Amino acid sequence: MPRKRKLLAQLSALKNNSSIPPFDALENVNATPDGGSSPKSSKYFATENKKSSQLEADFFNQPCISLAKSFLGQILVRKLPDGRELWGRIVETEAYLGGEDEASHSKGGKQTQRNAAMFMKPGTLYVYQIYGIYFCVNVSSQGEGAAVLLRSLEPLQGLDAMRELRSASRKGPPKVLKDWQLCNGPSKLCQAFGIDKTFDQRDLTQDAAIWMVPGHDLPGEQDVVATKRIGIGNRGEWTQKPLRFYLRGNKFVSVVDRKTEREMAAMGHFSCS
DNA sequence: AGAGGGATCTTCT
DNA sequence: GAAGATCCCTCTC
Repeated sequence: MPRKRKLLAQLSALKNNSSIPPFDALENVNATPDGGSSPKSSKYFATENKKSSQLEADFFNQPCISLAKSFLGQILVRKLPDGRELWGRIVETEAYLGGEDEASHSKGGKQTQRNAAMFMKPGTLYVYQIYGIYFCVNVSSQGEGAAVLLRSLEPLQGLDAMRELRSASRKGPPKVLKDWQLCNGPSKLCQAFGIDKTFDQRDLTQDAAIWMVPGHDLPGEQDVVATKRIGIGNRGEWTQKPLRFYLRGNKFVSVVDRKTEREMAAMGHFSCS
C-alpha cells in the first residue's frame, strides 16, 4: 500500500473521532504547558481566553527579518480534529525576502498560484509541497512577497500525538522517535502538527485549528545565531546571506552551525558563561 | 561524523 | 521535462 494511503487513513481516523477521548481528557488538553501558572481555561471560555492570549495582526505586521527573529520563543498551537492541542516553541526560522531574494519562491516579485499566500496579509500561512512528499509552512510578513519559514519547534505539549503523526508517514519497522526528532526540520514539524496543503492561505489570527501564543521566555539578541539558510543551491550572494535564525544551544534546532557560533563568540555577540 | 542516493510529484519553463 | 526552502537510510572513514 502506498504511504499516502496510510497517512490519509490516519488523518481521517482523527477526523472521525474514532478514538474520541473522555470528557475529562478534553478538559486537560486546555491546560498550559507550565501547568498552572497561566489562567485555567475551560471549553466554555475557550474563545474568549484564546482571543486575549494569542498573537494578533499587529505582531505579524513587521519586516521579514524582524519577524523571523521575533518568532523565536513564541508558541505555535495546533488543535487537532479530535480536540487535542499541540504546543511547540519556535526555535528556528528562515527569512525569505521576496523581490531581490533569489532564493525566494517570490523572487523577482513573481506571483504564481502556488506562492499567492506570500503576497497576502502578514500572518497568512504559505504551505507548499516539496519533493512530492513533504510540506513546509511559512508565515507571510510585511513586505511584498516576503515570508518566514518555520524550521524547528521545541515540542511542549501533545508529544504523543506528534509521535503518532510522524510515525504514520514513516515506512519500515516502527521506531519510537525521541522528543528532539519530532519537529527538528520544516517538513518534520508539518508532519508532527498535521499541517498540509489545506492550511495554505489560512490566517493565523482567525483560524480555529492553528494559531500562535506569546512565549514566556523570549531570547535576547545574544541568544540568537544568524547564519546562512539550509538547502539553498546556487543563488549567488543570496546563498550565503545570514537569513536563518536559531536559538543558540537549543537541542531542537535542525542544523547547528558551530563555525558561525565560534565567529560570533569571537566578535563578542555571546555572553560568556 | 560526513557523503551519497532514493523516494515521489507538483509547479513552472 | 527538470527542479526542488527535505528526510531517511546506508555506506565509509
